[in-house]
Amino acid sequence: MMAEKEDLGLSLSLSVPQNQHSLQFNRMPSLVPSTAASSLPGFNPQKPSWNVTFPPSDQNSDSYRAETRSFLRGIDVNSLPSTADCEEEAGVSSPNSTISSISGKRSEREGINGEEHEMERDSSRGISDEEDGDTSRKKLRLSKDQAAILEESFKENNTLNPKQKMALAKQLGLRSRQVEVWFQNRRARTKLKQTEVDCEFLKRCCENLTAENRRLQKEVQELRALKLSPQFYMQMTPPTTLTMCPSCERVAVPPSASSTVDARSHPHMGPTHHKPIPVNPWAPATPITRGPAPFDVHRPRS
DNA sequence: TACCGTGTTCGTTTTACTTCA
DNA sequence: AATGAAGTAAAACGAACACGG
Repeated sequence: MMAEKEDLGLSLSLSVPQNQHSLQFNRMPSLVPSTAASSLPGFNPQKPSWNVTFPPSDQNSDSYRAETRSFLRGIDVNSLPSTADCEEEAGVSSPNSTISSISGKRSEREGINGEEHEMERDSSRGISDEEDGDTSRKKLRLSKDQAAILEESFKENNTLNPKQKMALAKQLGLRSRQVEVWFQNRRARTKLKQTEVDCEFLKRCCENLTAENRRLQKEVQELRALKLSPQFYMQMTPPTTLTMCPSCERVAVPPSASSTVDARSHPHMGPTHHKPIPVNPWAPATPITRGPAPFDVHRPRS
């Protein structure tokens, strides 16, 4: 299964720094995928860790192969126009939209105002199916360079203000609407991937908790069995808060309990030593790693 | 009004499979 | 029987759109 996922180029490996493998599940109440992820070290919901990146120049990627194929055919439908052409063509017809999809329904809002919108409408309308006699609507595919630049831009900011949008559109020889749409789709893809990662993460948590639950139930059974022994019963101490030494990770209990570490005599738990931390029941039995999620979504096939 | 998130559409590309020489 | 080219259906991808908030 993981192998399959890795074939996607999407790494669902979940890694946290070694020293933080005890996850902060104290915050579990809001246990939804994105929240779970946001509770992880290094996860910032405001500036999300979009280290999920589409490797634009991945030579194994579909787009690369497509490009190569296209190039070999001698037809690069997405080739950038010369800079001189750019400005004109961006209005009348972007280099891509010369063969671009012409949806008759294209947004009214583009036709509402402004020169740019007017030009966009023209370019959008382009050559209608009736006009060019070509019944198949062509769709553009951004060139590798265009995608790379957009990716770079997305890494810096996953949203664009109008100025940035216009500048980027000009730079790429695209319509600003195209840039806008690309960013929208890119955000959606990122979110989708993040959700998948979160799901995988929670799935592992669930597995760990199930295992832990089984282990504890078994322990309870064993303790119940021991309870039958009067000797054990006499030595029993009332339940108390367990603490764990962060250094040696041993459980320390009050002095009356003999079978574990005495908190007072424990070398790490003296007054000069750091405070013990409570045992975290949510911590997985095995460390959960949550690594960067390389964001090549492609090829869910093995 | 502009923008964004989300769901959807649909053209293009890739992949797996079959057929045939 | 093995091999490679050609054809094809299905899946996947991604640009673009619609719509509600």
